[in-house]
Amino acid sequence: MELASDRSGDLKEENRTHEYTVGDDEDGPRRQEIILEAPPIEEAGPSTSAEKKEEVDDELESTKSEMGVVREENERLKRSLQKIMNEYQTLEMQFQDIVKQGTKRKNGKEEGTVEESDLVSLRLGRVPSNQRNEEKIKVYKALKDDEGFNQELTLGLECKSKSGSTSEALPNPSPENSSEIRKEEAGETQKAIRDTEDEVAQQNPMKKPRVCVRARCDTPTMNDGCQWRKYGQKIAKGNPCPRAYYRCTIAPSCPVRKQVQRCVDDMSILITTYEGTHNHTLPPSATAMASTTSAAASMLLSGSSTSLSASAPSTTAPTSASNLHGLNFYLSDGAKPRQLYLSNPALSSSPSHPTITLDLTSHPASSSSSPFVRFTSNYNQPRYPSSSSLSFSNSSEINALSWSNGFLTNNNTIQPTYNNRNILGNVNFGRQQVENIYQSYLQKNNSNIPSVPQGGVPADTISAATKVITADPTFQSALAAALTSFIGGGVRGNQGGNSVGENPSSGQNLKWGEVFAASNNSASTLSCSTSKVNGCASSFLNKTPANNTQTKSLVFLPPSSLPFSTPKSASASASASPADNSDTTN
DNA sequence: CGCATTTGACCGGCGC
DNA sequence: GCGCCGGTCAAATGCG
Repeated sequence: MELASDRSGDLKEENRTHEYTVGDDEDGPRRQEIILEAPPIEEAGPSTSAEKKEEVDDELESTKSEMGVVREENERLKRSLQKIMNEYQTLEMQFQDIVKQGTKRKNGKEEGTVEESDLVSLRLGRVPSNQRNEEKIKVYKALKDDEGFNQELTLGLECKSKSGSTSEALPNPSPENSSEIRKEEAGETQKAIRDTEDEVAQQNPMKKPRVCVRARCDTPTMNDGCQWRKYGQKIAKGNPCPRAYYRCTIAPSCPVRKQVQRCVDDMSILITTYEGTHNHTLPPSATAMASTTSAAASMLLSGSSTSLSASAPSTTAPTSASNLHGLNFYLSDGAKPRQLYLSNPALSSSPSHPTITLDLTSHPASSSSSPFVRFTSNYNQPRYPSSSSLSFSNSSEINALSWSNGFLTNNNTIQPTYNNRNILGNVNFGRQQVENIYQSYLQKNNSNIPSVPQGGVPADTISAATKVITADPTFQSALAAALTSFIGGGVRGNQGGNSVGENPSSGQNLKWGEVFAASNNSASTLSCSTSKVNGCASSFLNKTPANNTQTKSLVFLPPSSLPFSTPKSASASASASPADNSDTTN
């Protein structure tokens, strides 16, 4: 571990953000950056060098003690993550079993039934299976009530229509699932899914939906955990920046493709558009992103115009840039929050390509409010007029959340219901709420956790938020996958191949992106690792003024076993050269 | 030498 | 039918 020790020269900065670069194990160039806020250093006026030295010493002492606490906390988090991983795998098995059983049942039944496959992206769920099945049944009934809804969703991005392909839909779930059988049938189930998707894709003239991810990134591509091979490049009309075409190379026959293009309005924004469904097992580091896009596509196919935004206040905003799988995730940005919306018609407005956009940039017009993670969809189905949003904003109250038909709604907003094809209701997460969830977890697990400033949201609010997050499969998939994509970890370079088979329980090898929520019911863990692998995070850091004040609340914890080092400044992490980009797509 | 990238050619969809 | 444009192919090129 290497602590910043060159602070004396900067003591006059009114406030200071301490940056620590977390080195990694020997087998990879993985680096994580931690931004730990230090207590604001008061402008003491003219002071002697001795006084300055004392201040430095005191600060170092406190920092060291903080690091010890951080290390302890990391141990706890690792245990939690391991637990979550186990639950995740169990749930995945359950889902596969459900698919399997439904497939068998479907073969003997007539066409025309609405399939349970509308409930997708269950991979990251941690709702007890019984509860989840009940919710599924609720939604299933709601779907049956809605005559117009014919689309089917899968874990992929395939756009499926009932007509002509009904028999290929994913199956109904069965509440009675045997975990023993699941393991045996898992492989067969996945194969069945793939076959189904292929057939549907051939039969359905509707083009595959796309998921567009906008993120601030200096590097040519985002590191999403997959392996990509570039097969073409074009200058698209209306954008001087060339558009690159990639296809997945993890499996030779994988149909998944992605387009990468710089935003014409802001060259620092990288627009990555995913299309297709992986027909192979994904590396752990890629599952988060795949789940994100799947969930987004699911929402898209559900017909909802969905907006997921994560915003935070600027007044006390710490700079919390997290880069996982190459994505920047700005939980907050105290200085110059920006949000850019769809600006590239070529990428987003193809009528035959329904596209949903995950906007991970911050909004320029949002004044002092904050950056966003935003879902927008151009796939407007008149039959499903709806506009739902999931925003992480500072001002909103999470305790206004309630459930309607098993889906999340917000009492403060127009109630979107599932009958309106809204999978996501309007949910507003204040950044402070998120912080407090984390704080709550810390306090429950360690009373000695250093004080993290918080807004004072009641614990039951946090609990309610947690329940909300964990209750809805689609929501939690979209949210959790997105968050894990950005918070967690495939921070190692060349993740696509190297990370396969790593032991997730291993502290240093743990992929932070694989697990998001804590396993302990209402006690949520929201730990964020401000990681940097390629230039994406650095781009954020570069763009973020160094004098973010009162950095607080969201403390990004790396695995405790990881050594800390102190980058000189953003320049240490601002290597935007392709050589520093560990993205396998390059 | 093998693999990935580059880049011009080609193809198909769409609008006029 | 023609041209435009997005997307893909494949030979050429570069790199380790």
